[in-house]
Amino acid sequence: MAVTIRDLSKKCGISVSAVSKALNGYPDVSEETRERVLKAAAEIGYRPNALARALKTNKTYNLGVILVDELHNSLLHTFFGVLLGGFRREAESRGYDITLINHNIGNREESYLNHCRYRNVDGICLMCVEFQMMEIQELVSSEIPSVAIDHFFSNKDCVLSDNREGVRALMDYVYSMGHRDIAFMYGTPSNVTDARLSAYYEKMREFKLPVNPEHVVQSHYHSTSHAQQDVQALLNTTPRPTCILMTDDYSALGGITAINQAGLRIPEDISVVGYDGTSLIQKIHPRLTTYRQDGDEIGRQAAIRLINRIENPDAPILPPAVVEGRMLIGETVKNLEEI
Amino acid sequence: MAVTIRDLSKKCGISVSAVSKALNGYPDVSEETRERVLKAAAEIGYRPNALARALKTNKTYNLGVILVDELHNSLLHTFFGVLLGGFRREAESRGYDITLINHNIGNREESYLNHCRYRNVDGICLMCVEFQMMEIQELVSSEIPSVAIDHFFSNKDCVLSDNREGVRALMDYVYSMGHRDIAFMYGTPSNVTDARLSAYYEKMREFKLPVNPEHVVQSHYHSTSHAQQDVQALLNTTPRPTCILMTDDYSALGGITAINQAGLRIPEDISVVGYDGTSLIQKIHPRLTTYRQDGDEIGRQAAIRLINRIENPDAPILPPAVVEGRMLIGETVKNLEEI
DNA sequence: TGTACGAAATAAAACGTTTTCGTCCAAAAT
DNA sequence: ATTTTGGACGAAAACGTTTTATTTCGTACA
Repeated sequence: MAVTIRDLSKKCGISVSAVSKALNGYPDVSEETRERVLKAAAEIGYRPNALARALKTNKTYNLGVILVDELHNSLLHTFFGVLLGGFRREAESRGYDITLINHNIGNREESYLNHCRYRNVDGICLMCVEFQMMEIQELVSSEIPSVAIDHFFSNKDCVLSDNREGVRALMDYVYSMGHRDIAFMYGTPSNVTDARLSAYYEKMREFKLPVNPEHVVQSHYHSTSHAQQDVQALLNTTPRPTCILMTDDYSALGGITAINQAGLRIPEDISVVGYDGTSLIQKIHPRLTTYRQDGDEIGRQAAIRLINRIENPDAPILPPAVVEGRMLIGETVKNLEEI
Repeated sequence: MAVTIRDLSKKCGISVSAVSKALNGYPDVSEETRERVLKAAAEIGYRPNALARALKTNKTYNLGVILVDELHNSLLHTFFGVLLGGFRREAESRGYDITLINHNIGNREESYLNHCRYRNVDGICLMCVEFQMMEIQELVSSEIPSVAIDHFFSNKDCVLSDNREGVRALMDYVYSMGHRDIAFMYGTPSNVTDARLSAYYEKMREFKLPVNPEHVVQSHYHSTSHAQQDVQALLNTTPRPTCILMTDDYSALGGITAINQAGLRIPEDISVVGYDGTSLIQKIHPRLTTYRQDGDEIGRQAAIRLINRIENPDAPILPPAVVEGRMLIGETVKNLEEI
């Protein structure tokens, strides 16, 4: 059996409570005994039992992370891996561990909320979820502190990628390269999608360009196959767009495939732009022009916000943290203004 | 405050112990009261407290996963995302949750083992670690059940990708395409590396081909930049190999870059082969010829083994589970035998 | 009629902590 | 000399369960 605080108290010849206080830095214990306890603890290899401690203090130092999508494994997309990495690093440095939350307990189907309550997590990060789901709404409006990534709540902590700015930057660039017929593909409806789509429309208006409804098409995030299909359709419209903004880098690969299959070259015949800027994409040829979201920083900010909320629940809710990204100029956009 | 078993006992007018037994399917409680308890539990929304339960039973239904690499975020490589996905799905279906384990507790640096003890995980999956580290050795030889992925232990549960067979299959294919000067790049020393490297040598001998020492080079896993450098060097050897087997798909991208920079075409001038077959790689052009490891199944098998070990600790240790992969024939290997 | 038995329920200890409150005692203050 | 103070420590309750041992009670059996 593991060595308990009682063993330690015996070894030191003082009461259990004194030991506990010594270990936890309480003031009402002499410096001398504190040192004695610490030394003895190291000697016999005492480790506090997190379970017992949590039971008593109502604090587990455990953070739940919810990560789902249709495929039930969002980690296939490196972007979420990066997100989780940043979140985790920050959380760990603050003494929190991470538990992956799903919706069953034992083998019974259960809500995320119930699962979180069951596991007594101190807080939850909604990293990749469909925010319109009832289950998620229930979770968000529960008593458990939570932070949302890439979804705006007016009364909740959240951190957003600067989607509007990302699309603006891409549009500016593409426009500056002489493109005027710019197609836009957007993902399933969400906050993110809304922000990006409206930024597209704004920019088109700013540039005084007409929007061809056929060139604004709904597709899917992170699906090469859907993207491939949708780009195929797009290529058959007349006039054909000179440039396509894809929902993300992953989808862009599908688009590129469709374009190649149609016998067109990138960027000579048609230009392509991605979104996300995950590292892998930067290694392929032709290097994709895209907007790099700083997933690591987003994850980190989420952890900071969540832990702050946990540690002082009554702090005023700050406006969403907006994490900037940056343009990555690759080789997939042709300069139409070249002589 | 959450509703406890005591509230439930009051509501039903029976003792706490009777309620506990009713809930946990003990035989010495009448069917009638059991139903009454269950109904009341649903009514007042009773959820057992996992902490209290675990404290008493010494079982947390929590599995630790260790995932590290030099970059401190192995999730950047989708392969590990896939692994984790498979592991997680199986674990969850059996009632276990997953906690990510690192090596600090609070903000003190600690060993993995101590962290696992502190969190009272029921078992550990070593998913991505350097097995020669003292810390890992300590963990593996501790009292906590564990399973290793892609590392062979004679006296421990482990699941292996069929690395030997993977390299064999690739070699057979490449040989059948007429390649005779086949370079091999291998990653940092490990079980996996050993298996692959020896399979390479075996095949070379089987084919009665001389091994050019300059063409067998140590590189790194999952590092495009290292791969790029190392391939650069490889291209300067004379004679130049006609085909290069890379450590993994990710590295292959680095290799491809180096080759392109050298002004060579793939596969016309030189052929390239990867390893892993993660989905993303399949979407790029030219489609990489590679060996697909079934990461999802590997993860799943790991969970199965681990949980079996946890649930009956004295079961004999089975030989390693070896998970087969399959060839993915792409467009990066030229057929030298074409007329 | 007395005993034995089994089913159903309960009491209580335990798991390993934290924390409130109380006690003790020496030193300082009156 | 008495009271006050405060520093150092201890006793014990509590957190929400599980589980062992015990009690209760009705029924079957000798």
